[in-house]
Amino acid sequence: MSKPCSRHPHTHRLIQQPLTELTEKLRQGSRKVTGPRQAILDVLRRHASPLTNKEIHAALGKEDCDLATIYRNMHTLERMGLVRRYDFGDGAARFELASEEESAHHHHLVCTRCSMILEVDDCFPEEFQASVASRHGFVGVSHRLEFFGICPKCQATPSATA
Amino acid sequence: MSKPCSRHPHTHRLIQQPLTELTEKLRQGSRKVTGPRQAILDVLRRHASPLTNKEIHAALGKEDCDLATIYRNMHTLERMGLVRRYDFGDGAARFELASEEESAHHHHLVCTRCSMILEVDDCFPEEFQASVASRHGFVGVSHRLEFFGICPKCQATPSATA
DNA sequence: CACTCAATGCAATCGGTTTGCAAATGCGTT
DNA sequence: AACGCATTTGCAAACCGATTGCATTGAGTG
Repeated sequence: MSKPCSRHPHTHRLIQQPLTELTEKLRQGSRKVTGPRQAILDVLRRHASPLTNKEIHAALGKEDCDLATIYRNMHTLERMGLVRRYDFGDGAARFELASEEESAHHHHLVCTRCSMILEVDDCFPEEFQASVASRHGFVGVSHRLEFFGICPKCQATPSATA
Repeated sequence: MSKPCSRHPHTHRLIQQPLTELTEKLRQGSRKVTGPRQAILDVLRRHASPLTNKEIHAALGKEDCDLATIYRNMHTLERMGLVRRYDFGDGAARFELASEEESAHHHHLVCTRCSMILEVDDCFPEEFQASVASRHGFVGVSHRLEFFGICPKCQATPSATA
């Protein structure tokens, strides 16, 4: 399917991937490899779309780990570059695994009816950002870009009046 | 239609710009032209950068109007197209006046240190959005795009650097 | 001038997120 | 294999932006 990963040529899907990288990264930051952390990363690993803290919590089985622990860990994991945070403007942060393969940040296309989320692989013109930055003398400029619309399925659905 | 307004008897202060357009629009929506609404629009009219509900409330003088009223009115005004809502990911919505003069929606460049906000007048390539939409079969697609970086002033400032 | 419904003030509430603190646990050290 | 200490966790309470129910006020209209 996807191009073989040079580092782990034998693994297609990530689910079976060992925690070694994660463990390493955690250890490097003098962080502990705890149950909740492994569980969180594991949940993210088997989900395509970004998940909210609450969704992660639910996927874990509410008894496996406190919601506050998830919030705390998402910060930690984000700081360490293991996960990426997204904001679709609905008031809840969402997280994706930031594995090296699909490393670069990307954008999403969110259905405003069913909340389905697609990754947008098209690359955003970086020159645009560069010109914006230089024109105003800003440095270290990043951007946040998300798309919203109505997905094919919801278009077919009679649903709302309008 | 911008003629020096016939000042209303008991409008608070300032207001030199006519409320006529606003008034008209409000009336058209069977909305009332109330003190708080005039005051809110007036505050926005005097500010270049988008303001949060709380900032508007503060600018009004906390006694002039309840915060809940501001929240309610921002929704109303947004729905009527008098203001535009922006989200810079810091958990607080921000609003700008949406007068016809200052064009359609635009983007911002936010300093992550001092929170200064600049308008980015460059126009975002619409073909990009169009291609994203059509490729995935979405309709009614819009986007949200904001830039973040460090402004010239803050670059000069020593501050804590890693 | 009276009437009616929109709008406001106030307080309670809500959902997401953060935090204080004591108990539990990872993990390098002994 | 046990120890010791810093990191983590669970729990509860606090926070914060935002929303809402309700009684009252007030704008616009006949």
